[in-house]
Amino acid sequence: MPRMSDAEKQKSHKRIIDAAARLFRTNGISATSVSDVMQAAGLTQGGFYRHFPSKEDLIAAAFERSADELLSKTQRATQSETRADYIATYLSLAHLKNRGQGCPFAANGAEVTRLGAGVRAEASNAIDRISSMLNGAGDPAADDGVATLALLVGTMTLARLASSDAEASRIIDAGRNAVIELDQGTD
Amino acid sequence: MPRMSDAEKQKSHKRIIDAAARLFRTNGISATSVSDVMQAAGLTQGGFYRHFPSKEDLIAAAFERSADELLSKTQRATQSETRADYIATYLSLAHLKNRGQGCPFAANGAEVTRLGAGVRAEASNAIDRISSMLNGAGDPAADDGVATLALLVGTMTLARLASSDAEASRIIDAGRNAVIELDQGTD
DNA sequence: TGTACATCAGTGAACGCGCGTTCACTGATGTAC
DNA sequence: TGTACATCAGTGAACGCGCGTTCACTGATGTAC
Repeated sequence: MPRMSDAEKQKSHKRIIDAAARLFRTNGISATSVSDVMQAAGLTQGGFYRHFPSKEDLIAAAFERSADELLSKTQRATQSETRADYIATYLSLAHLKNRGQGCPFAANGAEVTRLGAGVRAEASNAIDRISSMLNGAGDPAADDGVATLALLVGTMTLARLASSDAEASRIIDAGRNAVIELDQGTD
Repeated sequence: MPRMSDAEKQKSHKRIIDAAARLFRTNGISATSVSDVMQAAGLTQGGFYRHFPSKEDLIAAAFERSADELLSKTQRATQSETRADYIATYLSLAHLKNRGQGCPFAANGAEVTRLGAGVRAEASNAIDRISSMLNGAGDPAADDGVATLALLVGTMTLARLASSDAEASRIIDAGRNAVIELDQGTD
């Protein structure tokens, strides 16, 4: 049956990254094997190395994909009318449960911290872009976008550690109130 | 040479937990093997199972130990005079670099999220105790202790992703300003 | 208090297993003429 | 446009390796008398 056309290869490549971006966030990076990813992409493990030189390179590509998703969600929230919706969507039980499509910082932040410079640079860049978008609701001179992002990421991390939905909701609510409070301070 | 006395066993037990608490935070939980921990404790891997039925049980014990450390640091910050010191210590490059003795939520939060109910319950409990200690600097009725903790944890996570000390410092500063802003709001 | 013996903390080798990666192979695709 | 051939995407088995855990063993410790 092989070999596939160039167009098919591109599709496979995308499927591998998409599967990795989802599985890494759902189950963690080191708990997800190359074989897991390839199976989810509908391929066999042996073919992986026609696409990436190593698992580390896949991690970088998958994190970039996840960060790009978050970035485009954040971009829509740059206008103050949609900002509240963005915060409500990030700080929700739906996001808490749907790790696979969720924030890569909350899902893999700590793990990425220990990886090579390539992945770290990717993450660092994403932080810059996202936090500048989140900068002060009505005050673009303020530099509290990173703090808002930090509050979001920390809140989701703690809420996911809660042992019940009720407790998680309480943490999420406290986070939302704090975001509002920060926004008011910079207006 | 074996067997050791009961007193010696207790010392070994403590050394194992201490080594695990440090290594898990430094290198991550799944990246740290039982063998790594036992070696750091000055023992051989075979003896591990005289102390814990499985690695998962060690994880719970080590997380509890780490959380207890954070707890006692936080306890000293319940008076408003020492609160600023506490925040400054948490949000510092020293903490950023010294993962091994640092905050277990920032180091292992996301990873613990995916573990069994035992470890999760430990974490959930620690969140409750620490955030009630952090509750409103001068206003114990406010319930923003969790939000403050979330801001600390998120800030440290993002700062550790930064690709330079300068960038990390900028994130840390933004976090500190936001904590101050939250404190003022609840006064 | 002394003696005989069971217990068990710690050792180090071994277990099965899944990991990341490599490899020989297949045959449709891409390309040179 | 058609033909001959090199390329290489994907397969599936295999590689060495380190993992969590088990095990037979040792001999000092704890205990029963």
